[in-house]
Amino acid sequence: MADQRLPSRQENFAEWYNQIVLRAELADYAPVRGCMVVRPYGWALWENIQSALDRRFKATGHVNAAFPLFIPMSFLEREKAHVEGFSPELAVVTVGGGEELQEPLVVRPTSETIIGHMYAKWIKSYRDLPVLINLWNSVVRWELRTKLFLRTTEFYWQEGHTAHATAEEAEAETRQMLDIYADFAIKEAAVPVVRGRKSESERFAGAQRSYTIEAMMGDKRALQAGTSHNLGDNFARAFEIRYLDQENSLQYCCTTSWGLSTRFVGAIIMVHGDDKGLILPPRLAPHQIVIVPIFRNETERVEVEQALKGIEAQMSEFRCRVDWREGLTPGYKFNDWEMRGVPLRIEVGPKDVADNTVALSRRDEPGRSGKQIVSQEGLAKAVGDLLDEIQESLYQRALAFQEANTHDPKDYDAFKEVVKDGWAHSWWCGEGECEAAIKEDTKATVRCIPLEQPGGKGQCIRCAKSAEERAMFGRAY
RNA sequence: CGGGGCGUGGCUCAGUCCGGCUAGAGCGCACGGUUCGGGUCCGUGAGGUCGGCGGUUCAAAUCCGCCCGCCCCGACCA
Repeated sequence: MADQRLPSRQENFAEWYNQIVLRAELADYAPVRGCMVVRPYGWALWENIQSALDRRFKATGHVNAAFPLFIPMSFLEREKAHVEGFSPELAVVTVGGGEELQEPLVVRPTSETIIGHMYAKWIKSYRDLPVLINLWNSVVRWELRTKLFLRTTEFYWQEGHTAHATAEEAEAETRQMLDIYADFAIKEAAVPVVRGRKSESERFAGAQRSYTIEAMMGDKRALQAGTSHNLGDNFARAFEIRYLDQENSLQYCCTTSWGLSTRFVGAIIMVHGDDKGLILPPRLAPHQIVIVPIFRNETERVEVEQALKGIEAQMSEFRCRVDWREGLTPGYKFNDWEMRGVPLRIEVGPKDVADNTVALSRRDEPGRSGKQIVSQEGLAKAVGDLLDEIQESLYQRALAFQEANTHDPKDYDAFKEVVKDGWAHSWWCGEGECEAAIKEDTKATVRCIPLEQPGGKGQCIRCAKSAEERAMFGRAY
């Protein structure tokens, strides 16, 4: 039926995205402007993202803690660039318990300042370092234009905050966390990313250096999918985070912060989804497998149910559910679960009961070519292999897409064409003036200066001045 | 905040220009039956302060005024 179909990605990518989020029941609009409710299916996906990241954080020595939602306004004001960057988007509480507050409280837009305050209290000696804390929480930024998952007034994320003795250690931590994000994106989410440094204008408010992983969405726009900041001693000086070194002399710490948010859910949707709906990477999918039983009458139903006992037992190592919903045809269920992005479907009907088989349908390859009949014997192995194959193929497909749409334009005219519908990987002089002019001309921005550089020198794509680095340009979310 | 559009059952909308019986349809939902290997079909039913307030009128979803809210497009951003 026509109105059950999603708009195609081609005709209206933005609407396709909205519809998927709502219909797959990932999230819904909240009664508060710009806020969303993350529904159980969406939250299950986020929980899988959380555990994949949390594992990596713990493995590198980080520990979790909780910090308050409210931050004294004066804290924000202690780091100049920080307050300038965030003041336009702060939510501020001025009344508590019916009384005007002596000092307004800011609902945290991020926790660097209150972390700084506490670290100053806790860190006295080089023996206290490094401090490696991560927070799983939500933050509030009063955004003007919001979009489910990609930019909401309140969003869920993790923010890591570390303090180190030396600038070198802080830089190493910043880079390590960037690599962890990239590893997570590639291995778990099957999302190819470009690791790079942010330009000065896109740097985090108060950071010395910001790094990012940038991913290309299905409409060829770029999305900052995770960031890692080397804060240098900016916050250490603002909050007096100091320690005595081995020589008994007082030193400022160097701090870092790094974050990845529910925005990443949006990245997964926009990188992998197709015109039938979501496609979730097996390693993060809330349901890796859905089983659809097929029968025409009570006798067949009982037979299928019986066969499913053995099949389900084999599926115990996977996140698997059986769709016993009544009154819906198998065809309806196929479409429904495809829309929800379940990577693998198992169909079990009378023919399978008779032949001791099942039908396997992979989500990333719809139609007959993605469907195969296999024996119930050794099904777990077959399914496990297939899920691995889907995971890999999703990554390869997305990588090929990103590469096919990343160009090396010969001159500025070609550059302007290219960034209308893709990325340009071009020499850049590094001047903010040039960056602003490019944005003015094309709406494209410097997404990052990739860590992997070709070496040598070139000429800036716009001003032709000598350039030492190549940057990635594109239109961004 | 500037420009454009829209508020009518849960959703998408018709009706509004040109006021007039009990406010409609499709989808969804509930119940019964029928179907079931790619979005079944039939029947029955529940569900609406027509965004709000005020005005004009014998009579307002419809005309007038004010207000509220939402969406899209532009300046900030994980």
